Amino acid sequence: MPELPEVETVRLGLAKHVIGKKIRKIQVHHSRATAPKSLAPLTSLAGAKIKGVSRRGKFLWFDLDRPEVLVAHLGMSGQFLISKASEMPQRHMRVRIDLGRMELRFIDQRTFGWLAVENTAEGVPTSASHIARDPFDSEFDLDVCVARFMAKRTEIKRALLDQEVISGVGNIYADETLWRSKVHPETRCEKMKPAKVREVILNATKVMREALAQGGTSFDELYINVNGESGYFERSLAVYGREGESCPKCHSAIRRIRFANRSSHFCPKCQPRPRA
DNA sequence: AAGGTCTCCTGAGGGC
DNA sequence: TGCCCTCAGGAGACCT
Repeated sequence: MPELPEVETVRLGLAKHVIGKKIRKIQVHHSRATAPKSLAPLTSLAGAKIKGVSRRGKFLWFDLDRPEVLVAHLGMSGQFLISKASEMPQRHMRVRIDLGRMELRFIDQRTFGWLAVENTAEGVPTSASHIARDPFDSEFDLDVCVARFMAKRTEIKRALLDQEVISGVGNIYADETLWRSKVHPETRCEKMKPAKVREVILNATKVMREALAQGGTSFDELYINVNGESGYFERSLAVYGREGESCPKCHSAIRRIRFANRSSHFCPKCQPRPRA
């Protein structure tokens, strides 16, 4: 499940391979691979030169030698692979972008990912313009972010996943962040102290930085194992996906609850439920 | 208006 | 073995 560290790992890998390359041709193999909001068919980008690869939160985009950008969101299972043109098409290959000596392929099993041609405003594509800056952004403002959390009339876990409050955090890092912060996922934002909210944001930043550092080392030909089978990253998780296993801090059994239409993993002792 | 829920999708895994 | 059910979740549409 690509969250900020995984998307940043992909961005770094893409930047290494595709900057300066000219898009010769684009083939689209699945209708859902092009977002409905795309201004034009992806094939219209033939002839464009890739000038850079940018990111905000989980949104990724290719800057081109024209005003439009090619935006990508990996969704649940999207991957970019650098392949030789002669290489057999991968299962679930949705788009192939001919870059001359190499090919950039978009592979996506669950088809929640998409590509789109979009305009930008202040350098940010339309689809990402409403989301908050992520904590890796040089202009990320911690105080502003704390204020956005405090203004939310909802639980901290929901706010962490709200890309308009803080971007880049997904279910895995949200759970890890709350465990590190010793905060129960259902704690109401408005009942938290600003200093605690600040701590949560800093822990989110920290856990994602640590994951990025590990993601960088396991990066192999732009391949990110979305099923977590490579293990390097999974090993450092304290609570996510560890229901029934012991908390690394206190050895209590990790619990899982259904919440906000997804799973939340937490330690019942380190992260006690707040009083009603 | 803002918060909460539903929906899109595929494959894995469990139960019987 | 095969069939049906549940689960995984990012983000936007939709409802209240």
